[in-house]
Amino acid sequence: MSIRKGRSVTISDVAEAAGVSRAAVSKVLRNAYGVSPGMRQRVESTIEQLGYRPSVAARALRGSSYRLGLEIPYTGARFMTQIVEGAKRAVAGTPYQIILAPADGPEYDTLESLADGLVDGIIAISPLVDQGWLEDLARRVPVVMLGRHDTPAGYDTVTGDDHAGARAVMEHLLSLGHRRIAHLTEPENVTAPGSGTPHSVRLEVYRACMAEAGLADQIRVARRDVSGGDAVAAAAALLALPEPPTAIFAGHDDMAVDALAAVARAVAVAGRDKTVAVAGYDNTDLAAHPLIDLTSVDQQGVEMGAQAATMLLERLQGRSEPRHYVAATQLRIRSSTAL
Amino acid sequence: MSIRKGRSVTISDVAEAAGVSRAAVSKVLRNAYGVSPGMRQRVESTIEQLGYRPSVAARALRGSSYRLGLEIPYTGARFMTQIVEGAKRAVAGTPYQIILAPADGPEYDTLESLADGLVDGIIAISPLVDQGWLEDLARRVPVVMLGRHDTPAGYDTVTGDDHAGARAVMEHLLSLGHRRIAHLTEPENVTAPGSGTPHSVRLEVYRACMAEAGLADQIRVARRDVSGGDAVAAAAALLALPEPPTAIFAGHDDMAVDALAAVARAVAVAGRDKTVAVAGYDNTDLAAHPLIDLTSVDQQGVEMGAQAATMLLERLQGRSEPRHYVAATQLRIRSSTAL
DNA sequence: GTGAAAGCGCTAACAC
DNA sequence: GTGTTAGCGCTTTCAC
Repeated sequence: MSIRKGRSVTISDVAEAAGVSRAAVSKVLRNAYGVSPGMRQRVESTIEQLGYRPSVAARALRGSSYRLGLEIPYTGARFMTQIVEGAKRAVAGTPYQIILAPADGPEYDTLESLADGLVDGIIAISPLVDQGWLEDLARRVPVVMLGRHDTPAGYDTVTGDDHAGARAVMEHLLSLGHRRIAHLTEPENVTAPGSGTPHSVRLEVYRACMAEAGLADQIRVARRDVSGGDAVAAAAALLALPEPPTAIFAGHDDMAVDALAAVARAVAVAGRDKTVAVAGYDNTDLAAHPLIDLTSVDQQGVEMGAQAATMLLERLQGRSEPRHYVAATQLRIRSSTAL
Repeated sequence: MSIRKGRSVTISDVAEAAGVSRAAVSKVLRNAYGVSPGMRQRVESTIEQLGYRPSVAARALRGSSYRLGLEIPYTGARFMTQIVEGAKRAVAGTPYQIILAPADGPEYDTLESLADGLVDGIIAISPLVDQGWLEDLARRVPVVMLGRHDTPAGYDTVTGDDHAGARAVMEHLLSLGHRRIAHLTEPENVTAPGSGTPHSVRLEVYRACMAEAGLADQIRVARRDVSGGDAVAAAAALLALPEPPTAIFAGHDDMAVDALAAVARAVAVAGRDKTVAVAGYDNTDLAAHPLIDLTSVDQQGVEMGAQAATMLLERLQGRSEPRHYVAATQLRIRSSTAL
């Protein structure tokens, strides 16, 4: 299965053409110390002339690939756009590039395959992997985890303030007079109590707020299908309850948008009034759309992505003490929760 | 499954532990010819035991990285989700993996950086790069281009049938009695006549259909901001014309959704009836949402992504004659164009 | 069927 | 300041 890639120009070609050693070219490439301006000049113009581009594979084998891997569990999740945007912004102007690795199955596999020498560092959104396993991984390659409320020693974390964000949603809904408030969330494997995933925290806060408000008996939790499908059916099931909720707090905007779909369908079919409030999380682009107009929690996804990339760059510079960044949240109230 | 601390285990470690040569391990790894069952067995269990994972960089340097690069111009575009999904599906079960490279600026850079030995092949969505340049690139590494209506010799192409798709939209709108039909499209650099980009074709078809219907004087083309922002302002400008269009044909669903936003805002502000029909292209998930319910052209994005990946795999198997795949389109009529 | 050995393109010590 | 050299981990003839 060997592919003949057209032979490209190597560092030796450049060295020969410029009449210097390969090491000299390498130094120019990396802005390393010990190159005279004259030689730098000569080498650079030779590089330009020959159209030389360093082989990432060869560099990676010896030093760094100048690639940062960003693992994304689900390509379609709108929140990812913010993260990617932030990460791209943070590496702009550095020699590093972001590559995205869509998780095609168990996230362990994706992360390992990233760690197989392809990238210099990893940003990942993997609530499902074990902390110990991650600490091991982090010994091999710098790691920044997004959305994990653990406090590991070996890697950095970037999270939103899920406690505050979820509480803001609940207080908003309660202050509106809602009592039958349901929570629409991810499958159970992502919300195990104490697991420290964002969705487990949001769920816990939901439960706590309901209990505090004396509404423990009104707690209703619906979950989207494990298969990664949409949450419309789960939301529809809520609406079909004998005493349907008057408000749905969805774990993120994508599910909230699905909930709005379920509500709209119920309205169309049953002719019921659109009395169900819906709130989401992440404040994705779509939330501001006038036809959606979704109340949502802004947790500064772009900033989170940028922080994650910046922290990874810091680790590549040598930092080894862990850092844990928590992004502030702000509730954006829109008409989806209007009275 | 276990990751060892510190320096990772290499092929030599495996060879030593299994009491064979490195070459033997390599052969087992690649299912190459000339390994006895006994030895294979022994090597495999050693690999398992040591948690050995081959270095992608080292493999890439000598042979293949088993990574396919998918360049995506804009992470937020909803159509991309379909492409990625299809590509992932096509490589499932092969030793290859998809990595995504978000274009952070000029697409030339992104493509070159992919070609720098990182991946064995490239799938790209880059209407803006020159065909000659691509042919050069394709000499170095197998390339499949999405959404280019050129017929190059050096690389494969996968497109939708933009002629048929755009015509279906226009015929639909015309049959509904619309005469003031506007087209909302990308900035001019993406729609240059004859450039063969999907959006240039859709625009040409729009113009042709209008002319054929005797509506040449009603042609109105609005473009979204070059900076990559949304198309709401462009759509709003259309609606603010003295004689606003009664229908907007948007170049893709993202812009159509923006158009719906502009319409909704106009309705809210001016109290006008919602009389503007909107049609999109790509039939993204959101189009089916009851609150959006957007008429759109299904061009089988998932299938396109899968085809592209499959064709790339074929090239990696040795095919060198170019293939050009055109996906059939189907108009999905929804209430956004209801009378 | 199996192993020794020569690189792939680059970086990093260490000479000069 | 510049060049020489020894690998990084792997694949791949080519002997045995």
